[in-house]
Amino acid sequence: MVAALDSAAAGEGAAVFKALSDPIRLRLMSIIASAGKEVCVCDITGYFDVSAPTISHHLRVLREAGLVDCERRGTWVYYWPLPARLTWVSTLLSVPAAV
Amino acid sequence: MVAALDSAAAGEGAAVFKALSDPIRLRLMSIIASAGKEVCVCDITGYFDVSAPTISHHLRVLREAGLVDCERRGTWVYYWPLPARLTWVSTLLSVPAAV
DNA sequence: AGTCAAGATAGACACATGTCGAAACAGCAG
DNA sequence: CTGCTGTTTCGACATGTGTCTATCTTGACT
Repeated sequence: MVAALDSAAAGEGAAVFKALSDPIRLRLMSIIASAGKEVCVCDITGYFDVSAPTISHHLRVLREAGLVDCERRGTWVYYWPLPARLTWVSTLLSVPAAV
Repeated sequence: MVAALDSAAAGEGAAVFKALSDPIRLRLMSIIASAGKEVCVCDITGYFDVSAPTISHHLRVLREAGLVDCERRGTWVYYWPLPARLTWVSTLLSVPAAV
């Protein structure tokens, strides 16, 4: 946050923050990002008390925000993080040292 | 994002991200955080194409998220950032080096 | 082909959110 | 005290979001 954002950056940044603004999505993102490898949806579902379609919906939101990507291999679908997006949005939060 | 979040941290983090998930609020936060000093609401309003009550509403959301604080001095109200909250939420985004 | 399971999609519903205009409130100036 | 300006609060409205059930798609296995 070294300088005031222009509208375009604000819109894109807000979209990413919106993707992270739900507790379930934030936990999903945390699980996928901290795994250090791709994660199978079948291993994720058990952590949550919502239906499988709801998890699928949240994963889609994360994917459309550019935070994760996925691939189907056989019966299962695997998700992995896209760290560049995380680090980029993180720069929006950096506070100037003390100007 | 060094380890999977527990539900409580996810809820609190999601609340902060929700506060930042609107383009106007993200720009407001950027303006306040990058100013390096307190900012008068009267100087903010001109940057946006929405009504004053809407700006006031968004500032309230940022304040309730713990991202800014404010004080009235005479006629005008001044806002300043609370950087600790920003840095805390930023740690939720840190990706492990490559585990 | 037939069946089964994992996951995604579609449609529907209650609820939350962004926005506005109108009104209330707080200080300053006559 | 009366009015004027800056800011917040209040009600209302349209739109967006999270969740569900039901259905569809994809691939594996017999």
